[in-house]
This record gives sequence, structure tokens and C-alpha cells, in this order.
Amino acid sequence: MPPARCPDLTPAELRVMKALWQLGRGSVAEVRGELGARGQELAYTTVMTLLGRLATKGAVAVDKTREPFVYKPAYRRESVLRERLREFVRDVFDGQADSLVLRLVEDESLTREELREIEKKIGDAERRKERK
Amino acid sequence: MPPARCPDLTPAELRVMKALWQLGRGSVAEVRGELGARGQELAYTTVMTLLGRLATKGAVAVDKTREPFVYKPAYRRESVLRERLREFVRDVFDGQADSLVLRLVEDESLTREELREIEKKIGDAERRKERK
DNA sequence: CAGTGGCTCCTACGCTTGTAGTAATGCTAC
DNA sequence: GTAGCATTACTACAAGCGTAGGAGCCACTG
Repeated sequence: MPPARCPDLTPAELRVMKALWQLGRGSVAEVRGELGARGQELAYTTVMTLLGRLATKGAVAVDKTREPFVYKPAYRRESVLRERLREFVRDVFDGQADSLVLRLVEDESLTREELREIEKKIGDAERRKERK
Repeated sequence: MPPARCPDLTPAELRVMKALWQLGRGSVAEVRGELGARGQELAYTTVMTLLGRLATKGAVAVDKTREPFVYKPAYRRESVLRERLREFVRDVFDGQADSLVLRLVEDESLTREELREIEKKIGDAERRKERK
């Protein structure tokens, strides 16, 4: 079976995933610590609940062979963000990825450096399309 | 009081707003029709509920001087989408607008035409920053 | 050995969301 | 004028979400 899409994540769940991606893997306490470091103070059991839910929906893998359990992301950050982006473009921008990008470019959300970098990538992308 | 941010919209509410933006303004029946045209079949009263909720949160204005009531968006599509985008970049991409754009460019989500258009806008943006 | 603290499991609970039914009211067409 | 049909107001309700408390277990510490 191919990669299998990462299940939908609620905002709170996504924050937990981010902490986990940062850590690589970790116990409830460690994840809780990382969340705290990001200004997301939560009760120990709340973090447990969230990790539990993520486990049941298959977004994280749990190693129960030793206590405390160790949680690990089941999907790469890259893929999850890509998927989210895809959904966002579809649902909010009706699939018009270009109008989204244009808005960002116009809105000065990007530094000169970043603009340059993007230009370069666009060049690459165009060349790729060219060859095809 | 300045523009005042558009209140948060749930996915279903956003779909209704899109129908309303398309129509300019309309009655429940008309909005329902527009939603139907977009493959979003909903019971008449469901559309009412949604429009009612949008009205109470101030996202639409209602003209009750004549029946059937006429609903009208209280915010421009532009602004709402911009706001959503901003939140998305913050919450999902941790504010890294550039990495979001790079991903789109790399993911061939854009046609050659669109890439060109974006390049042009980037040029403009850079020149604007230049002058400053 | 009894208390303390970490850890897991299960339960809870109020709020939001999506979707819709029912009641009441008023216009319309036979 | 009576039976419909459109329209609004109010109510409903199950699922999802964010947040967390309590019970029970085990190991360590004094």
C-alpha cells in the first residue's frame, strides 16, 4: 500500500505533531515540555489525550515496550504540510494556487532574500516544464 | 472604528460566504440555489441556520425591511481570504511564507503562465522594496 | 512500610459544528 | 375561504474538540 495519507489533524493535534517532529520522538513529559517551550502550557493528561488520539488515528506510532511510552511521528512533516497546503488551496482559494501566491508576494510577506530564492526556484520549475 | 476583522468562519460558513460573494446579495432561496449549483445540496433550513449564524457573528448584513430577507456579505472576499491566508501561514507554516511558496512552485501546482505572472509580480515587489 | 510522585487508563464536560425538523404565519390560487 | 406553499423562528441532536480530573499501579525514599 502506498504511503497512505496522514489522517486529518485538528489544530491542537497539529501543534503536538510539531513538537514531536522537533523532538524526533519522545515521552508524554518530553512532548509536554516542548509544547511548554512554545508557549503552549497544557496539563499532563491533556497531552496524553492528544497523543492518544493521534495514536488511534495512526498519526503517531507508540512504543509500549518500555515505560514511559515513546511516541514517534508516523508521517514526515514535509508530507503533512504539503497535504494541508493542498487542502487549503482547494477549500479556500478554490484551487487557484497562483492567486494565493500573488497575494503573498504583493502583501510584502516576503523579504527580498526570499523573493530571490523563489525566483530561482521558478526558473528551475520552468526549465523542468520546458524539457517535458 | 477601523474595518474590524471578519469573524472566524467555519468551513460550511465559508462556503455560504462564497455563494454570497458570487451573488452579491440574495435571499435564502437564492443562496441555496447557488450552493446547489456548486454541488452543495443543503436543506432550506440548513442554509437559514448558516446565514443566521453568519448574521449574528456579523459576517453578513441582513435587510429585514422586506420579505424574503436579503443577505449581503459584510466583508470583501479579498480581505477574508487574505486573513485566512495569514492565519494559515502562521499556524501551519510557522510564519514561513517563503517555504509555503517554494513548496507550491516545486509541486507543479502552477502552470507556466502562472509562474510567469508571479515572476513579474516579484519583480514589481522587489522594485518597491528597492525604492524604500 | 508508608508516603510521594510519575505514568497510564478511563471518564467527563461544555462548546462548536453540520445538518435538519417543527411550529407559526402569511400570501395565493382555486 | 380553505388548502398550499414560502418564509421565518425556534429547537434538536449527534459528532468532534479542547481541556482536564480521578483511579489505580509501580518504584523509590526516608
